[in-house]
This record gives sequence, C-alpha cells and structure tokens, in this order.
Amino acid sequence: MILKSQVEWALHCCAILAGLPEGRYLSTKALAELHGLPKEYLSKALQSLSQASLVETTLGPSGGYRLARAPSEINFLEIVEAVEGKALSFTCTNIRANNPCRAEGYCDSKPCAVARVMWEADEAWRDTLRRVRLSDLVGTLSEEVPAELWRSTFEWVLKRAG
Amino acid sequence: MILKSQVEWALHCCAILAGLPEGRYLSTKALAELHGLPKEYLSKALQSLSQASLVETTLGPSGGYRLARAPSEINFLEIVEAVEGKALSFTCTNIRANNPCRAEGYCDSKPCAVARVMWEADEAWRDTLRRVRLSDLVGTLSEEVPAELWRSTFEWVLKRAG
DNA sequence: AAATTAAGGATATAAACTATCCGAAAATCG
DNA sequence: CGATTTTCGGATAGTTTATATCCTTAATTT
Ligand code: FES
Ligand code: FES
Repeated sequence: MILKSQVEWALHCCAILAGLPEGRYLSTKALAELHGLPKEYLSKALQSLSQASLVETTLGPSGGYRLARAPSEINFLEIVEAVEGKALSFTCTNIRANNPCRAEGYCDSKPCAVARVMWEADEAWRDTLRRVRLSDLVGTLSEEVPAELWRSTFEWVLKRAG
Repeated sequence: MILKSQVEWALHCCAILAGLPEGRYLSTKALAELHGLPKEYLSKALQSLSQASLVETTLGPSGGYRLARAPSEINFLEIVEAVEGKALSFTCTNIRANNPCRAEGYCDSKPCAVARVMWEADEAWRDTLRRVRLSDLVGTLSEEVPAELWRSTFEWVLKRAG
C-alpha cells in the first residue's frame, strides 16, 4: 500500500500556492523548477487538483494556478484524494461467499466483519488527514523553515507569479 | 493506495485457524477450497504468515498450518503487515531539498512537516488495526454468521484438519 | 516405498505508476 | 493581428508491482 509520489508533490505545491498574494497565478514550470520535478508529469498532478476544484487556472503568459479557496478551507485529505483517488485502501472481494457449506442463494445481511475493521482503519487514516488544514501546514512551515530561506523562496516565487 | 487481495485472504485464513482445535493443522489446499482461492498463490500469503511467525507449519499428509499464538495474542496489524510489508504508505523523497534558493550544503534538522502529517495518518491506521485482536474478529463472526453455517463450516474444516 | 505437504525459486501475465510527447484552445503581449 | 505562453487532454512507452502458475526439494505420514 504505497501512495504515489504525486501526493508529496501536490501537498508541497499547495503550500506554495497558499503563500501567493491575492489574484496571482503560478505556472507548472515554476512549481516544477522549485521542487526539482518533471514538468510534464507534475502537470498531471496539478490537473487532478484542478478537476477537484481545489485550484483555479488561467491560460496564457502569466497564467498558471492559484488556490480556489482560503488555505484554512482546504484540508490534507482533499489534496490527497484529488491525486490518489477516493477508493478505499481495502477492497473486499467477498471470499466468504465461496464457502462450500453455504446454502444455495444465501445472501449476507451485513458487510463482512473483516472488511469492517479494515474500513474503520481506513477511516481513521482519512480522519487524521481531514483534521489538518492547509493553513496549519503553512503555519508549521513558516515556523520551521529558516526565515531567510522562507523569504528568498517567496521572493523567487513572486518573481515568477503572473 | 490499494492493499493486495492477499490481505483479505490472510485475515480470513487466520480466522479459520483460530477455530482449529489444539494441535491440529489445516492445509493450503483446504483453505484455498474453503475460500475459493488459487491454491498456489494463497500459498505465498501463508508463507508470509509463517515467516512472520504468526503460524506454525508441519509437513507431510495431515500437515498444514496452525496459529503460533492464541487468537487473543494476535492483532490485525500483524497479519496485515505480514503480507503487505511494514513500509510506510507515504515516502518522502525530500523534494524540499531541490529548492534553488537553498544555501549549498544546507541540512534539514527535522523531517518535513508534510511527511510528519502523512506519517501521523499512517500511524492512526496502524493503531486501529493494532487494537483489534484476532479473537475479537472470531467473536464478531460467531455472532454474525448464522449458527448453522458456522457449525457446518467447522465440521467441513475438521474433516480436513490433520 | 508411496503419497502428501510446506518452502522457495523461476517464470509469465496483468495492472498500476512514472514519464514524455503532442495538438488544441485560450490568454497575453508586442 | 500574430507570436508566445499557458492549461488541458489524449496517446504512448518504460518501469515497477501485483497476480498467478509451475516445478523442485525436503520433511512427514501412512
Ligand atoms: S469476505 Fe471480504 S473481507 Fe470478508
Ligand atoms: S520534502 Fe518530502 S514531504 Fe516535504
């Protein structure tokens, strides 16, 4: 059970977009350079964010991406699900139905107890991600990233933001 | 992020083994038939359980698998990790290090804040699985599975258990 | 001695992930 | 207007992982 690397990319890109001044956009090219990522492939991750309505886009020179909502109104789960999909990590193929002792045409009233436990764990994972807002991340980063690096990074970003 | 189907197989097999009388073994063949699974491939999952010391084996006719510990001493996480591996679902490739604004040779003091959140979610998932014991599952199943099916299943199993 | 079993290696197929390329449509700018 | 830049979607290809089967070996029972 491994998340795709695009999850890391998307979260970091959102953190950068969260620091963008009102009304400005940042391009795929800039985001790829900043994180050292393949531009074309990162583009797919950003398209996922766009389809999930987490970011807004505009075309042409000085175009790119910006957040569609305030960072306090976006949580980790939304970003992760945008690129990773909303499918549950555990899928029950109902192997209990293959029990040869079963009466013909017998139908289960409840989902399997095994699956329920696995789904409960899945929900605990989602719940943790749902509770962390993008604004929380930005807050932590602004405390932990050295002030000079923080400043120069956004200077770098603003120079490229249309 | 999808778990392999072997997770479902392993959990159901352990639930059956938990109902086995002291000192008896159940073969791959029987477990595969009972759940309608490919015998050769299920065998790989059972080998994983064996390597994780969750089950004990014996060879020859009347050989097979039995639990290495009491069902109350085995939890879901152990079974899931045995077949799925212990790797964390999120792997940080440290893309923050690619920031062109970084000073040469700068070294981070902490793991990235993004990764810490993802790992926290991972731990919440693991914690849920850790809290559910195999004996809890058997308890739930014995309540939910119709008594007649429950009885006939273990009759079927005992007829094949060496 | 014959049959049965787990274990592990080799191999093959299918699916998912990673990555790149290209064309179309839209927006900017000179 | 025309050239450039951008997102978007489709097509494609390489790599890795998951799924599945086959076969050999060694241990055990009958
Ligand atoms: S039948 Fe799918 S988890 Fe039990
Ligand atoms: S650098 Fe890997 S999660 Fe931030």
